[in-house]
Amino acid sequence: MTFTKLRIDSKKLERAAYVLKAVAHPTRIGIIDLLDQRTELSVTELCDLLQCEQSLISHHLINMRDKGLLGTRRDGKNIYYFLVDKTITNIIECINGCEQF
Amino acid sequence: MTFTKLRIDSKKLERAAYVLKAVAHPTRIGIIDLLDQRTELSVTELCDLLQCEQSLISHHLINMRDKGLLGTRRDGKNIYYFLVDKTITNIIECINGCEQF
DNA sequence: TAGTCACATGAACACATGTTCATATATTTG
DNA sequence: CAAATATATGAACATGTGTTCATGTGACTA
Repeated sequence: MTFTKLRIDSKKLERAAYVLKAVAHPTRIGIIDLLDQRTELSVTELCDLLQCEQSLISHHLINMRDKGLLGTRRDGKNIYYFLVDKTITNIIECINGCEQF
Repeated sequence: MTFTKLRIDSKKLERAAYVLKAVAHPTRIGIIDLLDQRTELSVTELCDLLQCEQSLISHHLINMRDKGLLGTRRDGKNIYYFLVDKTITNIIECINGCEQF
């Protein structure tokens, strides 16, 4: 008989769920997909590309930044957002890779 | 100059977010981790392993089943849950793989 | 058939989340 | 300095989510 036990401690469970929640939204996945292609993009660029209101995008961006997914850089009037860790993109590839979805 | 465009259509964005939401919870990640080790487990076994109330686990399981992540099989009084697509586990590995988290 | 075990269900609640709108702040430009 | 541009903020609201509790249902057992 084989023993089965949770291999992930509760801290890691919480953390993983926290990160996944930050990703689990159509607009936010779109942001990640775009930032995966272009190292950095301004808020206006993201608004245009995603056809989305400035305020809404801003809320999403700040949300992702606060959770450690995105970083920012100011250049004049613009603020450029970028992926802190590009490997986050793998998550999206994983899902698109699952045949059933 | 390079063109940047959303590479994922909105249907896929919605779908990806939908699946990620189904995973993005500590208890549900725990369920996936356990089912990755043991092809199938009953509700009671999951309750014991996760130290969680039966009703709560049941809600989570049905939620994941309804979203296509889990399948069920009845054997006498027990109902056994299993992962429909084991590759979903990669998502969790992805996160634990990201250095920053 | 009555009792027990295993699981599902549904109401109710607190709490989190997504969105919109109006407005504030920072930076550049004229 | 005034106006314009780019972005952030915060209130308000609707909606979604996680949890608990009480109870229902199906299957085995004595």
